[in-house]
Amino acid sequence: MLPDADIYLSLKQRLTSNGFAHGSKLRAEALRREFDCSASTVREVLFRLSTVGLVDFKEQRGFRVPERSPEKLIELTHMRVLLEGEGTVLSIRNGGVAWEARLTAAHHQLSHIEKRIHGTDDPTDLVEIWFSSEREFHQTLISACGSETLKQMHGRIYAQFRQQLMVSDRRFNFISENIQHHAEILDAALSGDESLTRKKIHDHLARHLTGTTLGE
Amino acid sequence: MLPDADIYLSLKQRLTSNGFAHGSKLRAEALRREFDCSASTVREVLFRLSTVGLVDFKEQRGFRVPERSPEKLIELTHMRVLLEGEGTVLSIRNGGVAWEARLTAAHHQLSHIEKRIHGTDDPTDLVEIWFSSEREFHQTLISACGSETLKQMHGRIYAQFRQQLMVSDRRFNFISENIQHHAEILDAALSGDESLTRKKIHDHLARHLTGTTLGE
DNA sequence: ATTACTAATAATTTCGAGATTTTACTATAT
DNA sequence: ATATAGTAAAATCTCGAAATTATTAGTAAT
Repeated sequence: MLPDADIYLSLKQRLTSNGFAHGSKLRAEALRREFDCSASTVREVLFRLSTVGLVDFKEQRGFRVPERSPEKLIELTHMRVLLEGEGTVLSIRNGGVAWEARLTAAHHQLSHIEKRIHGTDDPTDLVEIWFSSEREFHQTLISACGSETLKQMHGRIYAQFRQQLMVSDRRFNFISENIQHHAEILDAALSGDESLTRKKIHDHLARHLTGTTLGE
Repeated sequence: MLPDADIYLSLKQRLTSNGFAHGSKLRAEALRREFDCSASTVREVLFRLSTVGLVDFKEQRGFRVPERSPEKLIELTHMRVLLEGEGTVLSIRNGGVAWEARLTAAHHQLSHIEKRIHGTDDPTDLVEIWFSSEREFHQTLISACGSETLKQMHGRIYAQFRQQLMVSDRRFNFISENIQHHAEILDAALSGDESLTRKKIHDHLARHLTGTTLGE
């Protein structure tokens, strides 16, 4: 039988990267079998995931994967702009050279993946590694902000944001813009220009603020 | 036996208004007796409270009330300034007259309580009603922001903020300033001046950004 | 007196079954 | 054909006990 924490992480992973269909039911019995544990353990984990917004819970009606919703994506994007903007500005002030080095490294990694994706017809195999590189870059942006609270909140918003986009954009038509965006964010952050950095982060996410990225 | 939701709300209430000492252990057996339910039910509720930050959980070590920490209070205050500022500005733009009316009403109520506290020697009996009036006012500020996500995040931050201050400031030495602050926030919001409103919200909370309100 | 080890105690975590509620299905009536 | 009511199936929720793990108390050795 798997430890509690592993079940949590395993489910979180699937909930944020195409492991379940939006709106699908999470039957405790099926998961119990899969993880070889009791129903209560599964229930406990699902409860925890519901509190971070990755699972919907309704009394007496069980657990479901949240539906896709343009409004929800807009709200989450708005929060990302706010939290990443603030966190990055604080990192600029407090991070020092060590942070700049980490950010440069994270961007180098991400940039490498994105160029490979840009040059291929079938990026399927690169999806997972792109997910983790992109997350790493954005987490590094705020990593020196000095506030565990801010980082934790951002982590939850980011996970829900990814969940909304699980089945969209798998063809990476946006990748060319993205390469440019990430480079501009890096440059702005290294230059120390706080309002420019905020603007570049906003512009990078702006396409999700129109309500069209999920198709309407 | 009590419904799940009632146990949750009852515990949340106590965790944010002096019902438990900071750092004290939350023994499942004792709570099970008090609420007349099973250990699993208590455990479930405590897990949920831990995900919103009102309870600390350590594997194999159970649940505890978070300790007081000047750093944590500063982080929470910073988040309040950010979220309430943003939410209030959005409410100014989207709320219309209905929101202005609700905000005026909430302020009237709060102002009434604060003046009573200002005029008494022993405000003990007014503490609880002040808590709820103050919460109502600050929630109303952001109530027309249009983002359920923002309101939910703010609700969690606010609860943790209150938990940090549970046993501080019971003599309300700050109440005179507070009356002024709340009036200035109301005026700024009704005037539609966004940056002034942000500033007034910041100034109102500024005394918690110094690391001294918990005593150092 | 301090440390290390062991035994006893207490707390946490997991489990599977029973009770309750929802959902799915069928039959009947309009 | 649609709607309603009743029944069967499946799922959720609660429970108390068993299994695991931590904590405390006690004992012996340095």
